[in-house]
Amino acid sequence: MASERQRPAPARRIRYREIADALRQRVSVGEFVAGRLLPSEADLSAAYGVSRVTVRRALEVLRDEHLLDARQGFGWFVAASPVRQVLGRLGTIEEQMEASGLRPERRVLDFAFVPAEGRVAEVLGVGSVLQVRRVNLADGEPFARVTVWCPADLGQHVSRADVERSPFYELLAVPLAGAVQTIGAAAAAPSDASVLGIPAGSPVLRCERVTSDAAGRAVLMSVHVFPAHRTEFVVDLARADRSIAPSGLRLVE
Amino acid sequence: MASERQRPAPARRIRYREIADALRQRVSVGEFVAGRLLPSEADLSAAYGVSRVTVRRALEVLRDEHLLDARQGFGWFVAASPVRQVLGRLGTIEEQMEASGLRPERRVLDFAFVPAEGRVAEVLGVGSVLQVRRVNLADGEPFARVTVWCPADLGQHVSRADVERSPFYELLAVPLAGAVQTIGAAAAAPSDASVLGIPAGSPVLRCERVTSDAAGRAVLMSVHVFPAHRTEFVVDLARADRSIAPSGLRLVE
DNA sequence: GGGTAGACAAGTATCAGACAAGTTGAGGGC
DNA sequence: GCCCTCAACTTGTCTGATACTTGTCTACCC
Repeated sequence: MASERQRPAPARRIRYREIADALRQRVSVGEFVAGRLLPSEADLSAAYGVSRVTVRRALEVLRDEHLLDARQGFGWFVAASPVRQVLGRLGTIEEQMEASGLRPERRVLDFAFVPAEGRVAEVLGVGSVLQVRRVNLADGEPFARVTVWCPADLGQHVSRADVERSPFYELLAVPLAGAVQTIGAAAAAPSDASVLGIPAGSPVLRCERVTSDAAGRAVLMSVHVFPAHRTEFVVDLARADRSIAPSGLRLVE
Repeated sequence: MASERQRPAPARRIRYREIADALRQRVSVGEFVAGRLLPSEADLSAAYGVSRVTVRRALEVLRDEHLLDARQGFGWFVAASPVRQVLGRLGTIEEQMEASGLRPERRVLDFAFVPAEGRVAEVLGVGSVLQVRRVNLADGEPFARVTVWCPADLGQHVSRADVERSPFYELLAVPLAGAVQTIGAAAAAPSDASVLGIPAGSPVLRCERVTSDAAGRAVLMSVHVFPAHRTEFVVDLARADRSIAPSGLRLVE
């Protein structure tokens, strides 16, 4: 083995992406809130020390994410509730898949108004719910089984076709305000196993998410089941800014 | 017929394959993570001391494996596997536990310098490592089995008592710069099962973390195994103040 | 086939401008 | 009060120009 001293060869940085990240964070932290204008492109370009073109590209990235929007002559502003964006970024794998050129597909297995039971009743606090069971596919292969529940009154205007087309949280006529997601492991139930094409009892990742509206009422509950052999969550602690992740990995200077 | 089969021959070093291996490792270690750009072909060829053509062939090998992808004029990047969700940031388990008022305790099962094998060798890139096997307890009950590896030279000044007392990353005399953590599910291996007091084969959460120093060298690798029935990760997307940060491990009754 | 060296095309990231077009608000005239 | 005009903003959309990136060659050596 020679002294193959490997240079760190740092990953390349792209300015407009960095700025998009920075702006995204400022939105998520609440510095920019819905209804108020962001600084003008000129101000931002001065603040970040880049040209207006670059700032503009960063803003357009966020517009594509439906996080920001703009009106000519008026300015840039936060488009929707920021949380919804966080959910979008964190929750819908579909976006990541599309970005990487895979063809995401949702197939609805089951769409029905049913009496709420057990944990669903407990979480949503209602007697009747819309229950949708789905399987998500990537290039035709199933990789997640999803079950979604929402209170029957909120699900009144949601159609089966809607569910097949869009993420569920886009369909509710209620502003969403927050969510708690838990990631756990479990053994595959027979019903999940057959849908996912894995042996019953084999390990699966099980993610439960409870989404609430501004008043704190839980309006959406979902359970995602992923086959363990194909799935993992990746947490990148690479450039943990102390500012927002004080409880993350401790950085020793 | 010149039965020329698989010459054990002095195994001629094929440069582009070596480089492909090296790059593959850097990806698997998490130095290159989905969504970020690799160094340019020019930088890589300089770093490895080969021509651009050779680097390119290495990269193309990895593209054929669907590990990397590239866009003309843009660069090379890690192809986002559809089932690898990239979360935001997540904290360390110990800190989350202490924050929630549980009394953490570490019991060292095994403390030894051993030859690196398999993935550990691949990630840390050394032949000899300090391997520490631990069980973590919360209020006296085992809830995680942890195995930590670090290069032998770095572990020289670490004692068994140190390991029992402190998180490992506090003990290294090297400034740490970041980490990549993956969360997956698996079936409990017999050894893990007996330590955790669960049946072999029952589902467990399996977290692997690779921590790097400022130069990007992997200096710490650890695997945490949690029994699924007691453990889940909680990602709180609750709005406002604390943004993405508050997250962690929760013990379920 | 593996490897080096070089050249060129085509796409991307950035910059510095310029101009069109929409929005706003202040001021003037009624 | 109301209405109109206009200047001062804003975003939207162009131009070039420079530097850098990948994609694809060709020529040559071992």
